[in-house]
Amino acid sequence: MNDIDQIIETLRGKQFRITPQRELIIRALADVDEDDHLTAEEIHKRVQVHTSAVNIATVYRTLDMLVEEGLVSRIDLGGDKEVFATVHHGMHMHLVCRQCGHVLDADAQILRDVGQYLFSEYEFVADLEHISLFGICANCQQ
Amino acid sequence: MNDIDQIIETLRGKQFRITPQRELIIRALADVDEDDHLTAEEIHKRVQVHTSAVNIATVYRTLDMLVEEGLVSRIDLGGDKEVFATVHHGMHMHLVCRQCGHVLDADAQILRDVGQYLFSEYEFVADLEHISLFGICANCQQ
DNA sequence: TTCACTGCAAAACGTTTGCATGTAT
DNA sequence: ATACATGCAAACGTTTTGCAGTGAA
Repeated sequence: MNDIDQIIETLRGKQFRITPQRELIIRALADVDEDDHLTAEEIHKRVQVHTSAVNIATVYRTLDMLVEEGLVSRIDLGGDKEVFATVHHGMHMHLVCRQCGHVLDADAQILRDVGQYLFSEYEFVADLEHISLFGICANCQQ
Repeated sequence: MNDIDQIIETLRGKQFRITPQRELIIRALADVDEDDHLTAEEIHKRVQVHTSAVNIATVYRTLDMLVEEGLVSRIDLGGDKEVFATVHHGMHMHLVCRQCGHVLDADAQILRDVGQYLFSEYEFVADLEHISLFGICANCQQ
């Protein structure tokens, strides 16, 4: 069973209705390349390719629902850039370039220690699945 | 020479005009307690205490200018919360609680290793002066 | 005197909402 | 048949912009 069917199955189990719109939105989210993430606007565009009309409000409402149900992560890339991805995306960091805006995905294993430190020192349970760090990428250093 | 005068001096050197509005905005930013950060709206309110009228547009324009000139940091607290602080604020982490929204400041020394790792592995120069991590604070864990 | 800076009001932006209609169950 | 979900348009809050007027240099 793939990502898409798995999400739909879970939703059915929770008595959510599977509308064509919801299916398209879920498909758009799951059908991206390995470490790609989409904004609400991008999801809207991708869905529009298939049927001419899925309202942007529906995209927002569906995304909110999927996040609420724990099936999709809302990932903050700083400023007002907010992207979405299915939860199957493993733990990783987003290295966001302040200059060119490019987002590079990085291994986040080194953050294990940080997570433990924050818990022992501050009793803070950090969500390290999708963290974003800002800086300057290789290309933009002259 | 204090923080405020230092910033004003730098601006003068770069031929920026020092208006009463700009001085008040800089003062509001520099006059906060050790690890406090202000939103544009908060800065606007603080400035209004002194003179009844500094336009919010001026606050935004001045903040953009100060950030551009490297005198103030624009710090992202996730979602649409964006705060500002003079660059003299030392390196630290913001632990943002997803539940109650409370922001706890934490020592960021452990991130040194992370910074070096990101550079050696990805040639990415991470800005670790003000990073934000999301999670659940001690109070909100039942 | 000059032109960078400000205030104002309007516009833009992404997101959310109320309500009537449509449709998955 | 029954709500749940959708589309539409209007409302929303924050940030940006155009433009005429002001004031720091």
